[in-house]
Amino acid sequence: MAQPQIVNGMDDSPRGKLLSAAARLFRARGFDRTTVRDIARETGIQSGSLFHHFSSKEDILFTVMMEVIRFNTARLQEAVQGVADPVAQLRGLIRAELQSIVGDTAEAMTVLVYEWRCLAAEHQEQALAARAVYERIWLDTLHAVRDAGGMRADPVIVRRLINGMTSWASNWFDPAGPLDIDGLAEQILHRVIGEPASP
Amino acid sequence: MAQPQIVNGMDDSPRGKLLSAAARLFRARGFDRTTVRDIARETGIQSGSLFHHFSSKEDILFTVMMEVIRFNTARLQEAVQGVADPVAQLRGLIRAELQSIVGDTAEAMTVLVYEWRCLAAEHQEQALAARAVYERIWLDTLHAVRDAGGMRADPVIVRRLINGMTSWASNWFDPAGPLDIDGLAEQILHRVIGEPASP
DNA sequence: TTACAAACCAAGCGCTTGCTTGGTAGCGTA
DNA sequence: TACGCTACCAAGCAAGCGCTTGGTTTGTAA
Repeated sequence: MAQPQIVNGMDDSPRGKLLSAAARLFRARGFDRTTVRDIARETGIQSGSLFHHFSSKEDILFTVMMEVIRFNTARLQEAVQGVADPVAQLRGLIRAELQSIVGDTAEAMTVLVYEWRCLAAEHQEQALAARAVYERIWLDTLHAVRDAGGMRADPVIVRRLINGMTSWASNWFDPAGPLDIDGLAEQILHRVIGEPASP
Repeated sequence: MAQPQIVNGMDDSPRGKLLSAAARLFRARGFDRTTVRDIARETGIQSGSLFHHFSSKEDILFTVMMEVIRFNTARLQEAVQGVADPVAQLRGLIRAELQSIVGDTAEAMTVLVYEWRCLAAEHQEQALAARAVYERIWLDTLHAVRDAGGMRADPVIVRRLINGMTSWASNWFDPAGPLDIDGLAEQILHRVIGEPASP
């Protein structure tokens, strides 16, 4: 009954399958409503065997979050590398973040956003530090866009507004719908640099 | 130890105090991590006494959510009533929604956004129906803005993007910071109708 | 003063939870 | 063959959970 698809940037080791199943369940039911017995059943092992791989249920959550942060930070970096035009950089960042949130790492990313407070305090600190690297990339590009005259608003505020638009997409965006990820990215880009002149 | 401030549009009856305390706890710890004993302690009663007022813990959550939806739908309606200019209407809506999310009903609104899946299926339906009335107001105004030439994008998409920007504000906006609610509202408005010409 | 309902208390039941424990199967190496 | 390591199972414990129960206090009105 359990056919654990491997996604979210995890490998196909027992540990990786376990993380992938956990991410899916955490997203669908939430961390607290997912039991270790659920995760075990989905992975095809006994619940006690989980603790051979992880020290606690919370440790599983923490690992899922750290993996997805690192994976998507790398993706963000790739999106700006070698791109000179600030606006093109920004378009790349928006696409990359949307890909994270509604694309291939959707499960783990949603967990990252919604189950934050289920992390132990010390783990929150570690995740926050990893998150800071991610945000640095965004702010550098947004400053470049403003310096080039592409927008006039405060980059910090704009980043927060973009973050809201992309995160919220997990609640409504349908990849099978009429609007694809690039189309949505363009819509969000227009909220930042304005709409192009009429056709 | 327990001094239950009354907020979120609840009255000061035992029932209202209970709802207000529950909203605060649900926001701070999440629904699943809040025990009926926590709510009882905060309200100043025994945990069993909760069930004199509500049939279940989930019933408390549902009541909190329905109250805040109705309260803020009324606020939204007031914001557009008697206002002719579509852009002025839109500004009023953005301000009203921000007031809901980071202002006086912040606790209950955050719960509405983040604890949705903790509702029983039948209660989700009811809340969804109430939510539809709320969204109707937004879409009417956004269509008016577009018809008046204030923007060119699809009102449905724009509403979703605005919803993301306002909801996400609960994660970072500080009322004591340099930016006040009206200032943030103006920033969001500019994401929709563009920035005004340079000074 | 009596009557009655709403509001509450004290105790605890039954169940689920995360996690532990002691033991075993399979496999590569010497 | 013997060793040792990783991965796993079967069973169950202690704690915490939502909720129930039977009885008591409190406020209000005739």
